Amino acid sequence: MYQPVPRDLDFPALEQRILRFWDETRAFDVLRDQLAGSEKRFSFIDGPITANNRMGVHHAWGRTYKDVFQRYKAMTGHNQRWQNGFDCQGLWVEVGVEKELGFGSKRDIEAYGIGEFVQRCKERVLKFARVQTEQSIRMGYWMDWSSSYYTMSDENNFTIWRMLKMCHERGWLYRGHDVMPWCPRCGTGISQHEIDTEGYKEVTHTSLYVRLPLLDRPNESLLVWTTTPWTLSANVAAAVHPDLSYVRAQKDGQAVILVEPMAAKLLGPGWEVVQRFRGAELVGLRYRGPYDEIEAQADARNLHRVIPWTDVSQEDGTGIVHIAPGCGEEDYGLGKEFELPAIAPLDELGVYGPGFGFLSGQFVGDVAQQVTEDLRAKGLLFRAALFTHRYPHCWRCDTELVFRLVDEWYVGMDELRHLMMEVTKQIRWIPEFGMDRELDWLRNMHDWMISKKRYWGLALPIWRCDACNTFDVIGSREELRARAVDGWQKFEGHSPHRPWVDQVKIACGTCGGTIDRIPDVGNPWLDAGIVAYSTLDYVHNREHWEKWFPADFITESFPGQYRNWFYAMLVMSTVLENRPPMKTVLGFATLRGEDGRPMHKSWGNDIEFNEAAGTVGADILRWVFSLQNPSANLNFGWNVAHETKKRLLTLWNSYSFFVQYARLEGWRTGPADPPVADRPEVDRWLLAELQRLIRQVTISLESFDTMNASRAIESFVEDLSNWYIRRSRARFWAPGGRADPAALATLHEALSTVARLLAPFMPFLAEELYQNLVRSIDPSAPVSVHHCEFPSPRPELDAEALAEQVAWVRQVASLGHAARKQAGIPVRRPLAAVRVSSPGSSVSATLLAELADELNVKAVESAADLREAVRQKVEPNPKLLGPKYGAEYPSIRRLLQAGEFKVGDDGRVQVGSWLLEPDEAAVTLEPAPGFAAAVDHGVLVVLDTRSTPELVTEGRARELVRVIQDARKAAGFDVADRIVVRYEAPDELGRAFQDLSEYVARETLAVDFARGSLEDAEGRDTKDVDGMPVTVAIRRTVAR
RNA sequence: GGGCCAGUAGCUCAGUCGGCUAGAGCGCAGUCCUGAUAAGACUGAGGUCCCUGGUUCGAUUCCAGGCUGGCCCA
Repeated sequence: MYQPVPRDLDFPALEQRILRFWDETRAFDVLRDQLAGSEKRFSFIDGPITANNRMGVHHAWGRTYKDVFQRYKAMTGHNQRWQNGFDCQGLWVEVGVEKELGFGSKRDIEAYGIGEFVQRCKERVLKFARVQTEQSIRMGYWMDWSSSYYTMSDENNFTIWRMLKMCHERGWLYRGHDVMPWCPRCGTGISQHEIDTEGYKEVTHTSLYVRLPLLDRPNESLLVWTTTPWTLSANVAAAVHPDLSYVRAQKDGQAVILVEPMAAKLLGPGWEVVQRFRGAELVGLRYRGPYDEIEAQADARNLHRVIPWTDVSQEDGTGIVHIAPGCGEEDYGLGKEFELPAIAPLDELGVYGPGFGFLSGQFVGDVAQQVTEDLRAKGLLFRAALFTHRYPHCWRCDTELVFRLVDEWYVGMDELRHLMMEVTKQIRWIPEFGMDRELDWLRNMHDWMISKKRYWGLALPIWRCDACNTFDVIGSREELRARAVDGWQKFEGHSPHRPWVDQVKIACGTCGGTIDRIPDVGNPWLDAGIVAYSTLDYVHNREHWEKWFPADFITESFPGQYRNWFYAMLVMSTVLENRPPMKTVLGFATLRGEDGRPMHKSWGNDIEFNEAAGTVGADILRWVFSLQNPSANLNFGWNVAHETKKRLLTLWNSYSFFVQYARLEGWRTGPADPPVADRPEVDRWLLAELQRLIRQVTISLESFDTMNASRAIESFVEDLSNWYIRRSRARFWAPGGRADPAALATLHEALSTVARLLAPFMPFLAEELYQNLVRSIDPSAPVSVHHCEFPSPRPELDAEALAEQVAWVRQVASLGHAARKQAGIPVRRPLAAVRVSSPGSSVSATLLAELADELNVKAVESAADLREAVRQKVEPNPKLLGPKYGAEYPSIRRLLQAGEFKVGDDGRVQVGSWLLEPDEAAVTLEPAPGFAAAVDHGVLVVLDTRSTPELVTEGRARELVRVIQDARKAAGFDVADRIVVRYEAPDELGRAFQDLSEYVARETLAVDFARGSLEDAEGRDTKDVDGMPVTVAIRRTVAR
């Protein structure tokens, strides 16, 4: 027997119930066992989630796709690995631990001990991996949580070693330099991303206008401007815009050069502009630098010259920019372009190194005033002025950042780029533009910087020899053991992380000297990029790897990933195998708050995963994500969740409707169900629509498209509820008789099929429906809906012609309602006839009866004869007429619109000198003004509004039924209660009620229906019928 | 400056391989129906389908240029 359905749909409660059920039945393990022997495989590789915090709602988006497709593939018999991944290594974890421990700098970490610190990082990762596992289980994500991979694993790290060694063997790995934002207090580089988010603050600096004397023009200087006086000692060049206008100004025999618009503002009285010229004319001029005397300038002091740079501005400064390639990003780029030396003044902690004269040994933040005085003493200072601007700061300790030249390690892209592009083209990208973006990134990608000066991460397997300036790359633990000359014992038994691996020394492959590993750790995208190899045991079990590689499918949020995870996967796989690591990539956009802004706690639009799952339920989240177009940003909030739930209520109500009547009837599905062929048209229609739905959902899921699949399901449920059930209500509820088993069987089939279709999307709701609709009466059915096969269409249930007919009936019904509305005639009042005209309308008598019932009319007739109410109209078919008549077509259309045509008996239309074939022009009718009629797309519906006494009587009886039913409900009677009814009404109404008393009694389950009053009434109501008062009193009979 | 994406109703978004009267949900106004009822249906208001040109008998759709916004790169 089907179990009663709770009236309200409480997802969180339902989900907790289902989670317990899955637990008790070990439902997931059963599924895995069921699939273990299958030859069909679906290989999904999880993009690792950063195990550094709780999951946000945005994580649930990607996890919904991951779970939907894994469940779908399970229901189609595909064996799977069910492996989740955690991303473990990297700066974010370090920062989390530093916050926990109250650290502010690398010095704190070193004092604490790298080994201890790394241990804390591991613990933090494991802690959040546990939290995220719990949260994922809560959202219904089925994974083998005991087999999750961790990117900090030995296997992962050593597989990267192997990959890097291959890069080295091909000569792609090299040491280079880069200038990067640096916090001198923390002693670490800060990424541009960290600066962009919250790094800029307004500060006031001493800015200097400095003369740079030209070597070949005595008494003439370039005038440069800088807001960072500390960089002047590293000056190498001066840049001008070749297309801007510059001037030479003179005073007291001294000349300066600067950009024209600034001359008036900067130069005081007495200065006279003596010459104008384009910046290009300055290019190549040599000058004396402000600190040429210091040792650090040895390589540069003879190279100072003017270079062209189109980014030079004339809005501030002097239009001549001082360039120090060792102290600025753009400067460094220019330095490379013009082959200028880079002078790097600062050490890790922002202190000047040797060779910088009086600056050596001083902290960068303390020198501005001394530099000013020094330049003044040298006669090079033109002016000093305070300058307020936005300047980057360390987001952790607020220290002003400097730019530092550092050694970094790179994978060269010259060769790899082209190989990767070929690999990229072999992958299916969803959305399709993903390939263009990836290719564009690859085209523009410069060499990949893989090093980071931190502690917790992949130990780059590079041992460098200072003596002969070479390096060795180690490809495995075994190789390291073989090459080790010292420290192996200290390392043995530890993971390949700092500080343990740092203690292993090897013999330089070139000079034989004992050398150390470089201290750098790896870029975390190396960790995530290798997983298509490391998790499939590429190194130790090639057969297993071959079985599951490449992945059939991966999915991740795309902003950023074209240059991060997708990119890293491509690099690794191209280096190792020159093959695509996956066949299909589904990228999806960004989750934002309901207001379209990024979710942010302080903006109040932030929703945590636990909060969302606890309030609206995980299935709602999953359905929202399933319905979303993945390439568009998703604005998520409570309103979206509630709207989505409201639509799902339609399904829940339909389900509850079915169970209510099946129980009332004691009905259950079984072999005795009427054959489909014997069921009414509306049943066959619904089942045909169901087959269409199955096809649509299958096609969509096969192409990794949840949006169209879930929309199709919503649309079917809409049809099921608003047409099938609405039209069939009487068959489920036959007062005094039996419900129609065909209707029950049809609705049961539809609902239980929808449950299986929904299973991948909303695993909880689907399970709930399945348990009650299927399992509760069939103990031999699979224990869980997720053990079932995905529905397959049954072609014998297709009924295309019927579908068209029902569509027509629904359209006419809609127009009929519109016409009634327009004429102001309520549906309760029966009418004699509806007259319909439309091309090609031929439907069965039963469907016409349906239509008559829906519109409450006695007959459906053809409108063609209704000359006075309609006019003829001809709709041209542009798809045929356009190509056929070309430029003449507009004239034809104009004549048709003007009504200048003649319809022949053969259906051909004469218009002007043209004769149109029947398929080229549809002859339809349209209503003349003043009739109760509606028209849409060539279908005309006219109501016959003439009344008769019989119709009036029937309408009144129906009104009375309504009044009694309302009273029943208000009194809280059960649907099956039999009742006694007494009514009081004017004679005119009373006659009508008496004439149709049998009908009224049947509809209201009245065993005793008469005029009069009722002493012991349980319910009573007075309403107007046709402007006359009616009072009804009701009471239940004793025998129920 | 380059690449990619988006611009359709008050809001959030579908759609259009070029054709007839461009849709949904929410919101607003109203009516109706109803033992699915704290639902449902219908009607209405609300659109220069971002702009300009081109191709075409016909462009919201294709092409070119532009504008605005977003992501990435420089």
